[in-house]
Amino acid sequence: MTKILIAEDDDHTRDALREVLTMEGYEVIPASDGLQAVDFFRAESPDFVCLDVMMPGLNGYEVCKQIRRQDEKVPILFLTAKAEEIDTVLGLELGADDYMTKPFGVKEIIARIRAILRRTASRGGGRTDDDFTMDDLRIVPTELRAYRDKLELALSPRDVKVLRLLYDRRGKVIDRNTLADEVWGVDYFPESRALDQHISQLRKRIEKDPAQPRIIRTVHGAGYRFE
Amino acid sequence: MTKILIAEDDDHTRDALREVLTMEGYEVIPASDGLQAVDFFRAESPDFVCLDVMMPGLNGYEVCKQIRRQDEKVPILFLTAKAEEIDTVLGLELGADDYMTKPFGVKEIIARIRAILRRTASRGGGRTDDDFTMDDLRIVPTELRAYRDKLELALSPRDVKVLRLLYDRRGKVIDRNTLADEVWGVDYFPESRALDQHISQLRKRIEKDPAQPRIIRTVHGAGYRFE
DNA sequence: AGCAGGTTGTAAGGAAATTGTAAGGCGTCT
DNA sequence: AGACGCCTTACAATTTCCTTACAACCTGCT
Repeated sequence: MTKILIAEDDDHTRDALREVLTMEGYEVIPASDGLQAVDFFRAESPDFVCLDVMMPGLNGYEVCKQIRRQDEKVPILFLTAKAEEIDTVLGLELGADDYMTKPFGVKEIIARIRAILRRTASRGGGRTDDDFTMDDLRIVPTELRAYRDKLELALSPRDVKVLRLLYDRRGKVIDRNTLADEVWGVDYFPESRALDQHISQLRKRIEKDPAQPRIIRTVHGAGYRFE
Repeated sequence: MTKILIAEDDDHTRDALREVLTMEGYEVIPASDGLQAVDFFRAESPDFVCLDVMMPGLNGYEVCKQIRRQDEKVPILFLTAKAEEIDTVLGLELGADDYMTKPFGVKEIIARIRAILRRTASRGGGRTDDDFTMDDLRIVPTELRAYRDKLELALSPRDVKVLRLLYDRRGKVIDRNTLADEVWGVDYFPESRALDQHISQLRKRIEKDPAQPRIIRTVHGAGYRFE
């Protein structure tokens, strides 16, 4: 579930936001001042942050800087009571993704949060979309395809994730837990054989001889490796 | 130095843009209404224009027409609060080079301005209105029509946007989020099926065999693609 | 070498998710 | 009112993915 950190000192606004966003299916972490916000950010690693500019102690700008020191990607939405404050947000190049001026409507803030999450979600998902080569196979993530000579192979997003991971740590063994975590996420059951199944199917498509794999090699008792 | 004319009635947005773009090394000419924008354009001959759609007096569309009467080449970037307004931008044959839906991030607008300037510097024309061909279909955005042999097909502004996006990134997979963001804008709710419905209807009209689409192909689990 | 126990490969069928599309409703424009 | 475009809904078609079951394999031990 998507976690949203809300830093807002006004109790009423904060509670209203919490309620609305919870109804929308987000997990809300409320913070009532800047220090708490920074603490909660570290502890919870939220996927999205709403920051009020005016807060006791650390103000929104400071909180934003602290957060950016840890994470330059997490989307940040500023909430401001005064329109002038936006100048500062923009001028300081804090890396804010959006801002809203109070008062704002419920639908408006939900639409913006969704839009930002959509936008940032489709941007690579953390790592780059650059092409890379494994053995004699050229993988082109943005096309969800791989090429061998003139041959063109379709890949699923999951295929690309697996290959990318192996490529990024080529020479090292990727154990099953890591693979499962990175590709399937937290809700992977270790006793499931989905991972083996996927590797098997993938090999059938990308390996010249799936029985003697050159791209995805098995390291018995440990995991998989490329090179 | 590259001169950028900014026509935007909201003081804070305008000032913020001015500050940011000045920091980036552009010379900024701010105008707070449509008439001023036209005057300043005549007086200063800027290299680039950012136009808010909603302005008192002359609105963005009118300003654009006036500017185009003098200069058919200068790149124009529309700023709109609502994604729907883009339909009008496209439909009116205004010759816009790009558009952005508010709210937008600082980095985003800088990136677009750079991209457009690069494009128009190297080639020599705007992109949004140019005709293009997909498979055996010739799409003419300014007429909101497509042609196959003698056959003439009507297209909605939204159809054109979808096709343009697929054409601009042909070979690449356009995921649903990107499509939703670029075509529907901030108000698109992910659980809506409007996008599928639209693709289905569009295929019925433009594909010879909608069951075996050659223009808009489905990449299951990922998005759509044209090549 | 042969065996036991654990690990991995993979075919098959069914579950689950994704996409296609017909039908109906709502609002707008004429 | 009627036509039109666009959206939601509901269900069908499609595709992918996972579970299961068993075969094959590796490793360490006797």
